[in-house]
Formats: sequence, C-alpha cells, structure tokens
Amino acid sequence: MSDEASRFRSDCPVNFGLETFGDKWSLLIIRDIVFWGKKTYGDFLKSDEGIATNILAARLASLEEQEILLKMPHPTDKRKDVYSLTEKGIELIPLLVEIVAWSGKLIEWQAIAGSGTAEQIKQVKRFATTRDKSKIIQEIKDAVAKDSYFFAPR
Amino acid sequence: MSDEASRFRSDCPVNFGLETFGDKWSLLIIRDIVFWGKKTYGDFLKSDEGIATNILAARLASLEEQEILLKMPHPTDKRKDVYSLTEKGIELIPLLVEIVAWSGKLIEWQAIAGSGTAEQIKQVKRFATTRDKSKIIQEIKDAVAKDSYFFAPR
DNA sequence: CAATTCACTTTTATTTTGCAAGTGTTATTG
DNA sequence: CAATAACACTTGCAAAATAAAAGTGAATTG
Repeated sequence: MSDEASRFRSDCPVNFGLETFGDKWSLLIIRDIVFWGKKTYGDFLKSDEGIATNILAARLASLEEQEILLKMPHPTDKRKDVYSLTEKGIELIPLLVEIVAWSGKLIEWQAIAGSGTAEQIKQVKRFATTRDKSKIIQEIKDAVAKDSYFFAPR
Repeated sequence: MSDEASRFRSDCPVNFGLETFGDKWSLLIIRDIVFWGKKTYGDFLKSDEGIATNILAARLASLEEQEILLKMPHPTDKRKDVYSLTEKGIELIPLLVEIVAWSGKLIEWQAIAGSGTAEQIKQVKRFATTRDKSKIIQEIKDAVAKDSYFFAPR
C-alpha cells in the first residue's frame, strides 16, 4: 500500500498545534469569544487589532472546518450566524491563560497596558502569579459553558 | 507632548504574546532547545519541519532582540554560536506544555503520531491528562537550568 | 419601501515566506 | 600546509499569505 502524505510538516504535537491554530488571528478570535463574549462576524470585525474582512472570513472557515468553532444560525436575525466554541475549542483556554500569564509578567507589556479596567489588570496579575492554574481555567470554562464569558458584568 | 505609536496592534496581553512569538517558527526553535537540546544554527536547520535558512536567521535575530534567546560564541569552535534561553524564554515552557497537552488529547494528532519513542508518547499522554501542570513544568525548567533538556538520555 | 445592516466576496497591493545559490570565515584532512 | 569541507549566515527571486478597498445580495429597520 502507498503511504499517504500527511498535511503536516512533522508529527510533533507542538507543530500540530501551531499548524492548527498558530497564526496571528485564530487565537485572537477565540480570545474574543472567551473573554469578551463576541459571537458574530461583525463582533469579531470590530476587535482592536483590526482584522481584514477577507482574512476573518478565511479564519472562521478554517476554525469551523477543524471543529474548533461551531457556526449556527442566529435565533432571530437571519442575516447573522452565531459562532461558539466546540469542546476542542474550549480546550484552548489553558493556552490563552498561559499567553496572558507570560505577557503579564513582563515589564514591556506592563508599559503598554494602559487602557484596561481595574478588574482586567487584576486578573492579568492573577494569571501571571498563579502556579497551579487549574482553578482559573475552570472558572473560565464554567463561564463559557453557561454561554457567558470571563469578563461578563455580574 | 506627542504620544508615540506603539509597535503593537493593541495592548491586549494575548496579542502582545502572539506578536512576540506567535509565528510558525519561533516556538519550534524553542521546542528544539527545551525538548531536544539543540543549540546551534546547524542544529535548528536540521529539524523535521525543514525551516528555510533565511527564515531561521531572521527568527533567531528576532528572538535574540526580544531577549528570549541569548547568543554566545561556542567555547571551542569559532565558527559556531550557542543559543540558549533567557529567563523570558524559559517562561515560555508552560506554553509549550499546553500546546503538547492540547494536541495529545486529540485523535487527529494521535493518528499521525507514529514515529515517537515509547518515552515520548508516554510524556505526551502525561501532559494531556495532568490538570495541575506545575510539577511537569518544574521538571522541564530544572533540566534546562542544568543546561540539559527534557528528552536527554539518562 | 428606501436606507441600513450584515456576512461575506472580489480585486489589487503589500508583506511574508520559501527556495536556491552564493559568501566569508574557521576547522579539518591528506 | 594547502586543499577541502563545515558552518553561519546573505542575497535574489518566486510563491504564498495578508492587507486594504470596494463591491454584492439577502435581511432588517424606520
């Protein structure tokens, strides 16, 4: 039998992850869902980093194909679709937490981190100083499981 | 006074991290150091994914500039330089562990993960099933601090 | 029912990545 | 000790990815 060429450059799990979500935009889209409760194409388009509309469309299609995101029709507005995380997507939350923690430790980031609310700054510090992050991760997962998000007002 | 434009698209810590190391190659170079004990330009060039020589040069320069890597002359061979992780680079280990853990959980990755040794497969499974990863992370940091690496033969 | 919103697509420009072939210095070999 | 090979790059060019700008058609709103 002929061995089929894999779509991956190698069988390393680090490489597998990077080829799956390791571009400049995928994790920002997931951040928008997890931390800010964004759900629609228009929501994602409005994010601070200013993603181009064609790139957003391509990323959403790719994340949906990989079953990291699920796309469903909006319940009342037929123009819109609602994107949500699958189980596979939810399992990226620990990664987001580690990225926040890494940045939060650095003075370079601290120097540019002007515009956050007190609550946001507090949480970044918590992420950066907590060794065992399973509790933090569970909090975030619980919010997402309730169809809510981490920085939801309460 | 005129406010200087930041080099970052936003002041979000997730975006800061992604703009710093979030390309297809930087974390693979760090993986090579942490898990496989690679140290020189030639070592990195030989990795499974086949990085192009000009891209490798650019990434190493960028990682050095950001003080994630430190470049030092080789002790005996004047042609070579030895790259090692700075403290900032060592703090990326938790991220690598989470990427391995995420991939390790998925059947898609499991399907392509043929070529690893028993020890490697065992460790990937451990990363994927352990909730509190601080012990794993400490093991890896200890190896790197001793100028060794995670999969060093013992 | 006209104007607006929305989720895209298309086109074109710019940037990044990839490939192949050098280059200069240091080390090794016969 | 001279020729050759190893090493860490650089350079030039092609291909791919990203970005910017301007549509498109369906659904909703005033």
